[in-house]
Amino acid sequence: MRILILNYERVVIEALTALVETMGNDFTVVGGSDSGLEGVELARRLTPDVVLSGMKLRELNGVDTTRRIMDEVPDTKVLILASDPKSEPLTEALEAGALGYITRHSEAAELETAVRTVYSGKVYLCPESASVLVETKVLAEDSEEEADVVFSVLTPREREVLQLLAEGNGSKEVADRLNISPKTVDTHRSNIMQKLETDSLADLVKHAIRAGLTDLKI
Amino acid sequence: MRILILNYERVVIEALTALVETMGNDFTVVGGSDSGLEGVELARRLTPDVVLSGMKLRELNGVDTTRRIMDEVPDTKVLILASDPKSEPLTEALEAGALGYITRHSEAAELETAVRTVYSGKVYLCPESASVLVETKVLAEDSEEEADVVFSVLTPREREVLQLLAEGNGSKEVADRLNISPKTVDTHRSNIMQKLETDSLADLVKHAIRAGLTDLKI
DNA sequence: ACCCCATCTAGGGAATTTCCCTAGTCGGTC
DNA sequence: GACCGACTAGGGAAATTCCCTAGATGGGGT
Repeated sequence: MRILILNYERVVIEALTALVETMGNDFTVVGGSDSGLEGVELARRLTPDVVLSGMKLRELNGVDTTRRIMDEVPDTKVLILASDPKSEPLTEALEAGALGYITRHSEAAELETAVRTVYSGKVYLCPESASVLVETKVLAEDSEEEADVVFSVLTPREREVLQLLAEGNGSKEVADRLNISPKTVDTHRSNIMQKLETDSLADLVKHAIRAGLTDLKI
Repeated sequence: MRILILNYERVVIEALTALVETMGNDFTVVGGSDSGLEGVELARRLTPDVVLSGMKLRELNGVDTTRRIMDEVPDTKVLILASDPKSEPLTEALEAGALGYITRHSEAAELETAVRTVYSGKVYLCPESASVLVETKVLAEDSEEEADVVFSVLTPREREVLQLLAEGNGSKEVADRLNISPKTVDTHRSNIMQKLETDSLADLVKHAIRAGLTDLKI
């Protein structure tokens, strides 16, 4: 079973690699990255069986990375390793095509179970996230959840642009990274600002942080 | 005893006003604001006996607001009402001239004690912040605390500019607010970026948030 | 007293970015 | 086929940022 590991923190990538490889010799880690964009690229090149991905990644968040991977390498199974199922967009991850969702607080044994489960094409949710799902979806037909406008009103592409801007890139750099024209990035920025009802980059950064697209590390 | 209340949240201002006025009829709340800059102005105009201020305020943080007030109306006693003494710059507040420091979790009785103590010109620290002070200053001659570069390498003026920028203002708006030229704001921005070793507004916003100059509300 | 240096101030002018408007292409959907 | 949302991008004006220079002020050290 060939595994690709995506995580915001490089140390965690190494830790998970070590952990996965102690789980048995039918497990091989074929690669790792802290960038979502690079993750998509690696998934395409390496065609891993399972992608073990965090929700927060550089350049492209976990949800949209999942969406992209499912788009380009549909046979891949994505298992999300989130830090906090309550605050992070569980539903969006599942809609994007993730098969499993566990939290960082799970034990190694549970990780192995989860990986094997999604490898066989079945859904795996840790107890914690399962109950969150029940609460938000089954029980809450009224409270209507806004789940952060970033994931409801912005398009995937707009989120990519927002994240790259919030990571400190200018229009030109974002354009280079996404292989589009700087003018297009401008248009996206305008549209994002309009949708989020703001007119300052500072507020965009705040939105991005709240949505988990980036964090306070610099 | 005439009291001025400064707090980021308007509701809290009202709550504190009500609370203070139940403490006895020798207490009068003479004003309130959620802005540090306005707070300084009010302190000058109203010359309150005690300023009860939060650490996080709009436009100018609690530490620098205290510094300004001590500068312009030295007889005023400033009592800081912080939310978390561990993460917030207690030492800086005391250096800036605050006489007291208590946390939001204190009881009404303690607030009254604190206000009366600082009114008489004596220092009041709640038990919690006192122990933080001991730990960081008395016991920690080695660990040297970095207390966020924002408070160690930036000048007060630079922090003002940083905060206003992080609140979504452009150079012109910052300049208007501070009554200086937009060009001066530019210079400050450059200097701040150099000191914080960054070249993007996004990173400035993150620094500002970490230092508690602004938060994720928009 | 005197000098030094940090701080705050600000302009000129080039370079870059943002803003506003328009518009083509594509892939679904009704 | 018509329509719409998403993504793309250009032109051109407006605004902002960047780099460099520089004066005023005031505290601190010798």
